[in-house]
Amino acid sequence: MTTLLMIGELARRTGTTERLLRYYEEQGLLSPERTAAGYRVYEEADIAQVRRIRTLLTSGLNTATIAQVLPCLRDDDGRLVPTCPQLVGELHRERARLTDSIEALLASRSLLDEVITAAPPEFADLVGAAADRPGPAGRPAA
DNA sequence: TTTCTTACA
DNA sequence: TGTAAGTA
Repeated sequence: MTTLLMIGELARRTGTTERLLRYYEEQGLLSPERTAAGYRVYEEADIAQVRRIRTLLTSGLNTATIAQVLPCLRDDDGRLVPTCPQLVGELHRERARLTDSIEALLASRSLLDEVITAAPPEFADLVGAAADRPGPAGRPAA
């Protein structure tokens, strides 16, 4: 039996919001059927689909990329497995972009570290609320 | 009551 | 993203 669900229920079952689900549709990530009255009708499979979308978004992919990637993924009980040959190449490109971003952020942090380290000692108590301090590991605030 | 679209903060 | 309006 294929259970159908309205947007409100799908939102609850996926821990998202109705707003977000409509946005996913607008971005071509979901394509729910419609009732005569225009209500969106989702299938149970969309629950997993939404989880996949969220996983990919967390991985740093934008919605446009996800829209292309989604039809090429198989769900092996929670594990996403590529089913299209060209997908692996695209993912490598995406990974390279992430690497570039990470390196850019690290460089920015190093620059900030230099400036922070150059601050006079008497400025120390002015940054007591800082959650991170200059240094390789960083240190949580007490 | 729930959902829809559109639009503004 | 949240919210409000006016419906179906």
